[in-house]
Amino acid sequence: MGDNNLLTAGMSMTEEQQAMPLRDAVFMSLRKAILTGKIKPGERLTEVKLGKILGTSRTPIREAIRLLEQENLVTIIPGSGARVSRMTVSDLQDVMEVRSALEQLSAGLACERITEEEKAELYEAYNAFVRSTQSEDSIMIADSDVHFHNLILKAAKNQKLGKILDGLADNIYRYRYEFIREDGHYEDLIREHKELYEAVISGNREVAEKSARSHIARQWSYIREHLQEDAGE
Amino acid sequence: MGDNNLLTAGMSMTEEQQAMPLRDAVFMSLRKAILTGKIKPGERLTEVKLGKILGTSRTPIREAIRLLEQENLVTIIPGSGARVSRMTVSDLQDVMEVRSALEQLSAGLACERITEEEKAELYEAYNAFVRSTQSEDSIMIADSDVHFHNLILKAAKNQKLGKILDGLADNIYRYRYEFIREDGHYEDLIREHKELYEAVISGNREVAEKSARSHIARQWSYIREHLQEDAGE
DNA sequence: TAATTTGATATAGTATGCAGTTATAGAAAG
DNA sequence: CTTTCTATAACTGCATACTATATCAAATTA
Repeated sequence: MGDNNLLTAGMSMTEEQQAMPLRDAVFMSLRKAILTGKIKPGERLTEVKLGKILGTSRTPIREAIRLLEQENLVTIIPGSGARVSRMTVSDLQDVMEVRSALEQLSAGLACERITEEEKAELYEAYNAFVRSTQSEDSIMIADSDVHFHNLILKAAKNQKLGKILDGLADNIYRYRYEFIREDGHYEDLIREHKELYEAVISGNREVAEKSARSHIARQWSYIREHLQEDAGE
Repeated sequence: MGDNNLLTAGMSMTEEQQAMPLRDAVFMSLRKAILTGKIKPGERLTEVKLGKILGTSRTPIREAIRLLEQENLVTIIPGSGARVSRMTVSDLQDVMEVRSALEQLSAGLACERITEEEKAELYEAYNAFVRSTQSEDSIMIADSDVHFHNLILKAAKNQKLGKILDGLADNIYRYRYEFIREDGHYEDLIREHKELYEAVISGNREVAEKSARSHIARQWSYIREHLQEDAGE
């Protein structure tokens, strides 16, 4: 079969698709392909084609595409097909404004709800972050940053908030490494994390929220800077 | 046909289903049925049954149910079917916390982005709200309150924010009339609206956010009060 | 030549069939 | 009378078949 080349070259079902509904496996597979840029913005998602690539019928593909639309990763034009969403700067601005508000909420709630156990975890994550900045590997830095914030989100103990923030994160996934300064001056980042960490540990809601806000603001300014360079696409 | 009795008695396709994909019509229809309590929490949604009632095949029903799941109106158990979600107090608390943060954002952004035209609209809406409180009809009061807040949301000019807040509103739809005091003392509500209106008009972001916050807090305390009475369901 | 119509093709929308799984009711055993 | 097992009915998951619609290109007309 000629399908396997595309399958191995591009997307594939995730390893552990046992006992998982096909639609979910397809969803995760497509989501990953979009987030990693394997399927590019503006590209069309045709049901039969994807079905051939992933080895399923149209039905699970359809359902997966509907879910992707909910996360704003694809845009469906009724009657015509689905395309990978093309985010405008204005769209991104919308997302970042909401993220800012919700990351503040996350930090604020965490202040009041974090357990001793979680404090220990957060301490670990904070140190891991500081270590990663020394490596100057922006992938590692970004990942440890995300981990740190996810722990705070977990400590906030608000499932709805978690779901929404996860969805928003997808929207800026492509830019996740770009808010790391290339020149290796991470003082601001470290300071913010330190501030945030200490505020959450000590329950200082006001400071925690302020740190979260400036953290997002910094991210956004870096992303926006990068968008200037692209200037089109 | 025996289907029409159920159709007219319970749910039905919305009037303007012309040129709209069936799945969307079904989605809106089911959504309405759930929000208005025509289908009750815990009740099972079977594809063939709904298909018979609404006069479609299973496919559009399936897709509509998937969308409803995204809005947390139904819960899908893989392999077994879909049921109307049963919200716990904790779930509601999560929703209200997020709503509070986002209504604040909405009010804050509106301060900076409202146009003269929108100011006039908002003025109208504010007056309509005050008038409605004199009527002591809690349905009318709640509706004019929602309208007032929707105008602010529109003035905030953030589509993402609008979408998310709409989704959250569905989660508390059942309780939308319950935050209106029964005893006819609406001073607090009117004062909050006046404060919020004037803050948005004059661009006083801090006051606007504070008003929005206390408005949601009031809503939540009334809803929670009411939940005590039910004490079970 | 430009615009408009028309027809062919591709693709989404919808319906239905089949297989496997889950829920249910009834019988048998305790 | 209760519990457990089993047979059956009902339902979802996935696939496929059919239908409606959109898109694009060629042809026809102004």
